Amino acid sequence: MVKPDDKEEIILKAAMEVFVDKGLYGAKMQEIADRAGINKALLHYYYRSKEKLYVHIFKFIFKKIMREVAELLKSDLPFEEFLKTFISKYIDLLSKNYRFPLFIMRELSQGGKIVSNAIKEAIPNELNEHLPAIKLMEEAMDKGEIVKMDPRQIILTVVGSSLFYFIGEPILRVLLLNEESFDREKFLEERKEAIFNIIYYGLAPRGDQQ
Amino acid sequence: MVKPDDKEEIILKAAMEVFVDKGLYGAKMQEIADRAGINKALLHYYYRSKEKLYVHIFKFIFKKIMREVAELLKSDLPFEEFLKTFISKYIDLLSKNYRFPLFIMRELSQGGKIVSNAIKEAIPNELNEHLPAIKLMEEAMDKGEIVKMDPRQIILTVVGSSLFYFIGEPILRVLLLNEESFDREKFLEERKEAIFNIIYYGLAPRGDQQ
DNA sequence: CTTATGTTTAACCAAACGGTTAAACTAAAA
DNA sequence: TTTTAGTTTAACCGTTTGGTTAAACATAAG
Repeated sequence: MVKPDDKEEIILKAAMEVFVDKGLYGAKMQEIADRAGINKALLHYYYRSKEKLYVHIFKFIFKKIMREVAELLKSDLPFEEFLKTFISKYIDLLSKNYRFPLFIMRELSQGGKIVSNAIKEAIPNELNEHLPAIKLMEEAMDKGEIVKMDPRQIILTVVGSSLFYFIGEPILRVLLLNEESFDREKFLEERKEAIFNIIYYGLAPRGDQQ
Repeated sequence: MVKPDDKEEIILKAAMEVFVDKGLYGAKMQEIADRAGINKALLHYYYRSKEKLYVHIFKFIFKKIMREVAELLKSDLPFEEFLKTFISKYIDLLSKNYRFPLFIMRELSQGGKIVSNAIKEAIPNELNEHLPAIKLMEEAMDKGEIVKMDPRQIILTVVGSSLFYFIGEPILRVLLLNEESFDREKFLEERKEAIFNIIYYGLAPRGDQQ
């Protein structure tokens, strides 16, 4: 009956920070409790075990990202406009949640047994059955707007190009972007434009091939 | 004076497998010892602490990858050929060491404090001073072979497109490549061709812009 | 053979960890 | 006021973990 603050949400936020930062094994219940400003036992009152708390947070993050990506894929625009807006919004989405991709991939790289059903739950049916983006691409190919190609190759190129900056940022800052006055936001805007230009015109029909 | 097998190498191999799989915190010294077929104390005889062993292996992997990438960047070929061979050899390299990228990025995402000097050591000077690939691109731009663009944008697109398959493989298998008879090698060969085509022709000069 | 040095092991230790317990506290309901 | 149920805590527990120790073993040098 007592609910001074919404402790549950405070715990969730603290746990998310720690888990995203350090993964399941690196995260310590004590650190989560400290960051939430509560006692360790209260953690077990709300979420019975570390694993349950972790799965809870993984589901939350994974579903959130999947839901937002699925939203980006719903589009009535012609292919050129769709591609441009998708890249832009996808990079914005990643920029806001730049730690999530690596968190998800770290878990999946370990086999993802703990969260396997979380994954199946979170993938919206539309995404599974027939990606709307794939249909758009096939139409553009039929119309001769873009060259014929396995749509999955296009998706991998778009997503990989957009995602890589955020996954590799720490090392890129040393290797490529090592200026003192590096302007992240400006660079990301340039990045959007570059990805669109390279990929869209890279898909344009050419004389020597279909 | 006794060296029945090269235990040191056996240990290194076992430790690498466990660390790459589970990260610093997920890896247990006992598991490494078991996998190497030795006692746990012997681990501390060779590598005094878990952290030292981990740093050792991180350096080894990071240097190996950096050295091989730097090798791929040394080229006298014209830009078109260079791009084609780089993509092909880079994907081959990743395919052989498909667990390394995520291992490196997991560490870096945690701040990489433990390995920060390892990183500085491992980055060859050539890579730091003036990437040979950047020079090649600037020449191709001057010759009008490709459109004028920040070379870093091209690098991010090439590397991101090539790398993404290996980082995202577990989730891609569910989302995109969920056929029973998925032929990984064949797909990767198609991937090489697609990346080259999209990027090279995406960089081709166009009527409406420089 | 003896010594010296490198190699290998079982047994042990302190600290950290995830998790439990039982009791105290709070405030709305009866 | 008493009851009831949710909330919060300090103290505790068993296990796991990284790391140590001391002794046994192997082999080349003196």
